[in-house]
Amino acid sequence: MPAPPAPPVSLNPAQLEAVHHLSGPCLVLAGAGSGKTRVIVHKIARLMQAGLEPGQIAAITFTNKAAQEMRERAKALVGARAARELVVSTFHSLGVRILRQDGEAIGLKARFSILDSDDVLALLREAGGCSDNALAKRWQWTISLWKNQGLDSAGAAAIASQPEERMAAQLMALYEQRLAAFQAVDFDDLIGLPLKLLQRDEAARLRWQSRFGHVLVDEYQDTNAVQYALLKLLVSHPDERRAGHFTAVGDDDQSIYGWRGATLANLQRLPSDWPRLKRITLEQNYRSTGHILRAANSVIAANPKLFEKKLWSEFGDGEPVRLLQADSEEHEAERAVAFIQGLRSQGGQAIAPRDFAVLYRANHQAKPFEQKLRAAQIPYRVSGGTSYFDRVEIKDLCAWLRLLVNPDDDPAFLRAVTSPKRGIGQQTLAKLGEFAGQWKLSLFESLFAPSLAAQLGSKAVAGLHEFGRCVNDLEQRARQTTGTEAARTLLTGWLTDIGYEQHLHGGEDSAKLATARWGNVLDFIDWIARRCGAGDDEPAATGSQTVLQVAQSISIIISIAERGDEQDVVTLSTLHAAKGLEWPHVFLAGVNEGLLPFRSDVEEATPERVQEERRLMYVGITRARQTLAVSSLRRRKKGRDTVQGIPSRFIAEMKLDESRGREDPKERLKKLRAELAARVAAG
DNA sequence: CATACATGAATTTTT
DNA sequence: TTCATGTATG
Repeated sequence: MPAPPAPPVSLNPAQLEAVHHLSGPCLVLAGAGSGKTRVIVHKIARLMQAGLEPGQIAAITFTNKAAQEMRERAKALVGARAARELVVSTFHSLGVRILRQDGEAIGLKARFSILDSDDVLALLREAGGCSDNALAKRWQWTISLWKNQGLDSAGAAAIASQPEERMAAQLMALYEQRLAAFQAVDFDDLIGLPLKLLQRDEAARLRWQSRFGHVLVDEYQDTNAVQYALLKLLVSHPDERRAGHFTAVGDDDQSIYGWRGATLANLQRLPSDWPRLKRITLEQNYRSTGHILRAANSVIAANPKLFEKKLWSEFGDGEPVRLLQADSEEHEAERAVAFIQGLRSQGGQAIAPRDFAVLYRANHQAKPFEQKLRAAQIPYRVSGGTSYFDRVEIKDLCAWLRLLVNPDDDPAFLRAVTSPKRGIGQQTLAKLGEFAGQWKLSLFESLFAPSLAAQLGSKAVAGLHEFGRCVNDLEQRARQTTGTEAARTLLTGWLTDIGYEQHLHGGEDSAKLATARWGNVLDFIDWIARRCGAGDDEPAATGSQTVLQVAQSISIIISIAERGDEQDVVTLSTLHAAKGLEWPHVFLAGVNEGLLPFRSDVEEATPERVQEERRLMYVGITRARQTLAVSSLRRRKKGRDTVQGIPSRFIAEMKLDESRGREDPKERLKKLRAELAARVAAG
């Protein structure tokens, strides 16, 4: 298939400069909404034009989602074939690649296993002989931070001062031994071990250094010390001319992951580490109106600057930033709903739910917004809350539940009918599909058609009929069953009947993973069962519900979750999870001292902490395209009691009055005159 | 051993 | 207020 023609492109001068600087180290300081992904993707295309093979170009991101998006965008520019060959990956998957290929050099077999954080936690609990989960989590956290700084247990022992830290350092040594014995690595090792490997094994180092003709790094400000070292090693080369071919793209003002080891030192040291470094600043913003950008610039101006940068746009002033105060969390949520409804009712064209986001500092702040949005019947999604439904086992069960509610849900049918396997394969399903299409029936409706049986083998027919009966039977019982206990009995009985547990263990998964999956299944059953009992926390809820009714509401949640971001719903998100996203209308909630900037009762608020919180505020402001509301609480809940709410210092730092004055000097003069006249009259 | 009650603690998150 | 963990009891 021929590659689609590249869309007409026009890059601004700074973007062009970044794209065309091919042969040396390049730092692109990309302000919020300045088109950084465009720059990366265009640079990839330009590098290919200049003769690099796609396989020689590496683009490194932090999340799989970002990697996927980048590959997608590259595809539009360089074609599907080239896009497939590009190395677009996260730091971690690049690390896996290096370790799988060359891990032997540091005593790691090619088929090492990767422990997830639950595994690590269990290991540490066991190694430390402790049942206190919270303590084990603190150990885990401490060890991970050390690893992110490039320390091993010896290094950690040297700097550990508190008793708990010393304990963690001791455990870390034990932990390292266990990992080596298991031929296992943790997530942090996926960066640290490749670094160690490339440092030790000269041949491997040279291979990897020669492998890439150019490395691009997205969200560079989020890199930690180990990632920096790995990157530096990768783009070094004994041959001077082949060294330093990289592009780091980032924004020091959006560095909000210091608490997990990211360090701005990586940005700071880049010019001295690479004297030939080309520095380009992207300041033109293609997202927000003037009022919003001025507020953002004004807030971030209170931070010490690493690099000078000021966002501007050609969009005009737009609407002033709205400041509002609420009496309580609930009141704030009501005002957010009013914000949404108000804009929608006056919006000339229909403004969709997806055009709105409510952003806050901490996850627990979502609750009142969920309640009020639900009450107002506005669909919403809480960011990060859907990953649970991405698990295969949960998807399987959800498919069954969807089928109970709506037997004609063909995608659900296809999933449910093969999980567990019941001797129905591609062939049978293809024939069934064909039959259904022919008679304009759903797959389920076709199940018992006599004329279908004639076209299929007896085993397939038996399997399909059995499946159909099973669904019908379950539907019958689900319709009548209410109450937590009865629901649990029904659902576990059903799982036993269909042999789902054996199905999990019979698959390709390891016994351990299968057990974990089964655990998820039981949790899921529990969750549904509880819902069948007391209803939920909704005051309007009518006591207990039947299993079928609950399945009904689940299928709504699932249908939202499955269609992902494209869903037309209001977004509720933490500021951290909102980075990189944008919405026409943003409601920034709980902008109070103690919340944003966050203030812990135990840890002191160092200037660095406050600066990172300020960047968080900056990220929040710059998510908005047209309308921004900034809300603070007059009274807020803190633990058990309610305390007085103090507006965040960041609100004053937005200097809204001043920008309003700048916007309309005549108006201001008029006011002053009127005031003067009034005084004269009074005096 | 499992369930019920009390007590205490409440950031941000990806791989 | 809610959630999770720990203890006490059946």
